[in-house]
Amino acid sequence: MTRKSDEPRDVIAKWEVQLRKGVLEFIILLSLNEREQYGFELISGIAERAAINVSEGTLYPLLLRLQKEELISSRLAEGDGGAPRKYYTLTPQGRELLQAMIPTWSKLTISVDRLLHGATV
Amino acid sequence: MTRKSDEPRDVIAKWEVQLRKGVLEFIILLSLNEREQYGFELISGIAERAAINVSEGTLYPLLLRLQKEELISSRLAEGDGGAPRKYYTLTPQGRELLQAMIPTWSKLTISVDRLLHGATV
DNA sequence: TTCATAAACCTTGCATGACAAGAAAATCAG
DNA sequence: CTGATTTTCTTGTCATGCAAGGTTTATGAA
Repeated sequence: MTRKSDEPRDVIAKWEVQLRKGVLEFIILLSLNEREQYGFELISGIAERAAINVSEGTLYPLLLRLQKEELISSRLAEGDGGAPRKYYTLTPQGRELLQAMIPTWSKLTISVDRLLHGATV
Repeated sequence: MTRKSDEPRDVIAKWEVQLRKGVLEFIILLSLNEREQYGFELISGIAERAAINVSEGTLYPLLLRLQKEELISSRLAEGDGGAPRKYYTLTPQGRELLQAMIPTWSKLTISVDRLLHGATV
């Protein structure tokens, strides 16, 4: 009853979820562009290098979708005392899409940063 | 039958729609932080200054939502030979949220740009 | 063998926001 | 009254992130 559902923390958290839409796909393609990687490796690598936490419930459906769209492909390999790993790489089409995404991303961030000037931190 | 639904243009366009989620809310708050504005004014201002096209079907539901969350408030004024205008301003809570959004946005773009280094254009 | 643990991957269902398409309200000119 | 212009609003569809829970494989202990 006295529960407020709109505390600032929640509002920002919800917004962050929305912000990540689309961005995560870009991040995965960028990561795979560097080298072949398997799921868990992607998660930990991105957490370390970009300080972005991607949950498994987000990553695996995303990887399946990208594979269905033939932007990435996979091969199986042994795991380290566990289930087998699925290594993913970019396909030529994936590489092509990534190259098209980069200017789109740049334009968007440049535009926002233009509006951002003047809004004091 | 011979129709390909996955031409690169469509793929990028779909991705762009996803990318805008959350970003548009940020952009609107940034714009209203500068000065009071009405809907059409926001659309044309953002198109001019940020080269981002916000459609009416996107803007008005967004404004209504922000008002319901008490992040912005509105007042009616006469239109220029047309329907009355609804001028929006940030509430104190809106200002507060915006200040919290700025570092979140910066961290995200910095992270992505870190991954972006090495991916040739 | 059975159990526990760890590594790795997958599935379901919900919440949410962007947007196309179209409608509606208000004003003015003819 | 009709049509044009300005401005706002509504409905329905689609795609994505993610919490929560489940499955598979291997290994080592009891």
